[in-house]
Amino acid sequence: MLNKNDVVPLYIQLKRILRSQILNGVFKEMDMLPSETQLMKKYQITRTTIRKAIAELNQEGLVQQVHGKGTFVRLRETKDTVWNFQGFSDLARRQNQKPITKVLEKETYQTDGNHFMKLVRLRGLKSEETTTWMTIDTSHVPLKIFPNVEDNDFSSTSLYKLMRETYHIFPHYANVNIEPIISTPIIRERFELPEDQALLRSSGIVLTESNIEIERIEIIYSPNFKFKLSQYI
Amino acid sequence: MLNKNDVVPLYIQLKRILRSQILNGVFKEMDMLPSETQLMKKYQITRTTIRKAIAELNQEGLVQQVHGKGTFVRLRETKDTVWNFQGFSDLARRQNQKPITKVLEKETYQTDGNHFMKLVRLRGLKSEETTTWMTIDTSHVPLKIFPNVEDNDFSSTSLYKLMRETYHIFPHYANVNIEPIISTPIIRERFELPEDQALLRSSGIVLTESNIEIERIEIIYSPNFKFKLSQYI
DNA sequence: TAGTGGTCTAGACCACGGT
DNA sequence: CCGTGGTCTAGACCACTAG
Repeated sequence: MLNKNDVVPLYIQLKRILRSQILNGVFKEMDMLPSETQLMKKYQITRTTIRKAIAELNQEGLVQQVHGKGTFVRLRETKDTVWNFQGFSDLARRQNQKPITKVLEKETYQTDGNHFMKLVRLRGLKSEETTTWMTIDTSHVPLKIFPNVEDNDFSSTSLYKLMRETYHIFPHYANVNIEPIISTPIIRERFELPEDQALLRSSGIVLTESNIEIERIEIIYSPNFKFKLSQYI
Repeated sequence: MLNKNDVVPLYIQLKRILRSQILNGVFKEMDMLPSETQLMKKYQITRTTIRKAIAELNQEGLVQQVHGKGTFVRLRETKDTVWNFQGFSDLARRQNQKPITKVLEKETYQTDGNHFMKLVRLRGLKSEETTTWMTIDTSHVPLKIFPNVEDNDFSSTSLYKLMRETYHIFPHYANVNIEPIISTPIIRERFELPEDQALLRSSGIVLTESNIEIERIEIIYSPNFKFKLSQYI
């Protein structure tokens, strides 16, 4: 339910509720969300506020509004529109494939008096008998914000899930640079590439809703990753 | 002024007015737009409608709303956040550099009974004595929608400006795939690259606000291009 | 304190989709 | 026809910024 006295605006509270219901499967792919009228009654707020929440979910690509019909979950659309920092596990689940993670490095270090965990993971999708490697992720997370995070087994635990559920910190926004690179021997070996080829690398930071920096990240994408991008002109 | 009987919603009419005023320099970089209250009086519409227009300009990256201060033009921010289909000339102007275009190919052809113009351009920025090549653009535009477009001299005329001003058709949305490639001898020669290296290539379609396909495009980006991307998680 | 944008209410009328 | 989302009005109160 919503708290009208909370400092968090109602439409953001509602957005979080709906988003988590979608990600947790309360509403599934292609399901219709409750209509705006129904949500008005349920949460006792006006349609304007409802529509603001839904408009942002739409913008984030989680739902699709269709005039005259309703508002529908669309996990499908996002599945190949992936500069995905959505969390790899979420992504995999949407494709009905099992995420698989190999931890290549995990260590803590100190710089300028601040402690960090460095985590390098090889990530892929497993379906039946083939494993497709997709990315090599390198994360740096501040221990000040996530104390003892290094004690987790990241081959079975999602970093973003941990952030949300254990630390109640919500990754919200990513700001990254994109560049093409040519694979190195190490990358070739990890991705099992037959020959050197061009790949994409992104690097940047992940922020919370209040612009707190919670992660520095580098992702190298395998050629198995397909990128789609839509942009307003 | 706005036409309340037009089928085009008021907030879209207003958005177009403000956008063209920004692009045409009526409001310059860092200028403050008229406040929402002033716009209410000027256009005789309610603040909700104003805010919807401005919110979309914000989303498109053209303005920045600052609580307690005002709404400001921010051409600067977008200047390196470029998967820019914004039109190369617009982009160059924002960087206070001169766009320079070399037409490499221009021809019309027919396929499935439809006529198209194919246009290949090498594009760059000229500042003082150096020219920096940025992209190789290949465009396919339907002559059915843009009759006689092939008669233009594209070394001095912007394609998008032509679409807008001569044909009154507004590019609005781009849907593209991104992939890394390794340069070919032809590309190396055109970009004057000392050696083969990884580059980015995007290809896709450009649509109007009513989802009419007006262009198929391929862009190869030189290493001089820097990409920044922001995304909600 | 005055002016700005941010949130929210309580309505209204419309256009679209399916029955 | 009814239910859906799309647009718009006319207010209200709040939080932030700056003089």
